[in-house]
Amino acid sequence: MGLTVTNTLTRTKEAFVPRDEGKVSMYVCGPTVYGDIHIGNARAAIVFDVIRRYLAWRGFEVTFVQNYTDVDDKIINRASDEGTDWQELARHYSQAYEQVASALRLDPPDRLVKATDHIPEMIDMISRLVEGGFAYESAGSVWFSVENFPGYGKLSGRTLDEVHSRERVEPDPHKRFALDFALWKAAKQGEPSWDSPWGPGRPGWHIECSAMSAKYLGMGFDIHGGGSDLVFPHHENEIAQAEAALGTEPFVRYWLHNGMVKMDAQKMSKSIGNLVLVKDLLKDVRPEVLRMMAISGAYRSDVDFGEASLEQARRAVERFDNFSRAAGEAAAQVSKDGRRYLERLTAAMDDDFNTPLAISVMFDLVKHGNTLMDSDNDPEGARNVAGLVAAFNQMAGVLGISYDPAADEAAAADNLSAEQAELLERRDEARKTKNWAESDNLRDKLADLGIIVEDTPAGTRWHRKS
RNA sequence: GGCGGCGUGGCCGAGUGGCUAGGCACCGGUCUGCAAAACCGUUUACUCCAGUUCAAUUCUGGACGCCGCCUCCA
Repeated sequence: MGLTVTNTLTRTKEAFVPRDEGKVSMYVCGPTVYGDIHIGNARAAIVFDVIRRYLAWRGFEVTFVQNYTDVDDKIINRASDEGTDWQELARHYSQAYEQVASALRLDPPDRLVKATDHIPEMIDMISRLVEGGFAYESAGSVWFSVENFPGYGKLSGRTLDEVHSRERVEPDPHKRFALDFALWKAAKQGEPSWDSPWGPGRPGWHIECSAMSAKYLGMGFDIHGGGSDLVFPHHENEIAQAEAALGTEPFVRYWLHNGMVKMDAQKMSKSIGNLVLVKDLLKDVRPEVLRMMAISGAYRSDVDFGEASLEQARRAVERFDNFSRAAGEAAAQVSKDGRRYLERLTAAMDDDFNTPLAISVMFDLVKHGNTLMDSDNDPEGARNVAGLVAAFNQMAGVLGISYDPAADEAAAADNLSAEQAELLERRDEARKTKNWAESDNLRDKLADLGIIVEDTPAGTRWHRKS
């Protein structure tokens, strides 16, 4: 047994053997900070957050690096359109991203690196490429020559001939070959630029990931993640740059790619105009629900995002919440039964991070725990449940879909309005005097205000609607 | 045109050459003042056509359909 992962490079599921025993180095392409992130971006971030958490939980020492692309055509164009400073714009959306990341409970990367802080490293890598005959200068720009790198196409399964048939872009006159891509772009009037051996300019998009990941993780690091839409050309180009510049391979041991988020069976993308921004969605959807949606299918599959799937994720999270609420405190130690569920979760996640199966294990645990709680004539019951809760909390922590009682209470203290509190009190009164009509009426009113009340033998409880 | 992925019960979604996925919804029951939550029970499957096999949803070939990449994109 052991961990297996689907490697895009080989298109097969392989045994995962890290470069350094017991350690995992991973790099995930972060956002270009020119706008608010949408739930497609969020899904990728969540998927790799879960993978990283699982690896750490499983005992690996994980080093996780993520980048910001903070200089880029899109940033410059947008800043120019809005008449703002491009650095100001990048800073603004970097902060916006961090807020969303925190709201989504993404564990912060060990290193969050910015392209603009690594211009010298990029220039160095480009120089090596020029010296090695893998790149050429033309009118102040530098291009990577894909024909001179024999391994080009190994990730995406393309060959150089294929491209000739179907050009979709006007070829740049400075390029020698259609697939050649920019490593360094000559400065244009009014645009940001840095000095270089080829004159003032700025780096191309692909070079930053090669330069920064190689710097912080070294060649042959373990996992490079990103969306499936980055396989070509971005990741293909990263491989070409790094392996050509440093003369060794592999650049990356395992390439992992997540599936797309779709809206009405179409990819969510800016051009189609069907974007849902995370910051908007979080106004009325809890972060756990979004995380649940992101991992309720296998990470490599596309997920369709819509009202129906949102509702299902909401219900699933509620079921976990209900269990957590009812089961109470975890035992200090995972019980024997609890360990069985942890083993099943491990087996599921070891199989290429099979999160849907892992979630089903959690549901099985919940059913088990609920059954124990229902059969209250069992004196061992409470202790057994606590031992299960200990296991449940670990699983929920790995997937990041845990119910957080502290957050719930904090929300309660902060947000329970005077009106809501009063209604709750009046309902208690009504129930004491068996005034059921009044009590039910108040329950409806509270529900309208987002407060769900439940009457239990131990008294009335309430919680917020998810 | 090239490369890649997918088609599972009302919906979402795992998985396997023969042995219950799981969730949501529905129905019946227990509990409850009524609900809610919870528990028990129950129904509905593997796009189509060939082939391999004692046995295929699972392997092979084909058909049809859907999706992604080939331009910035998670």
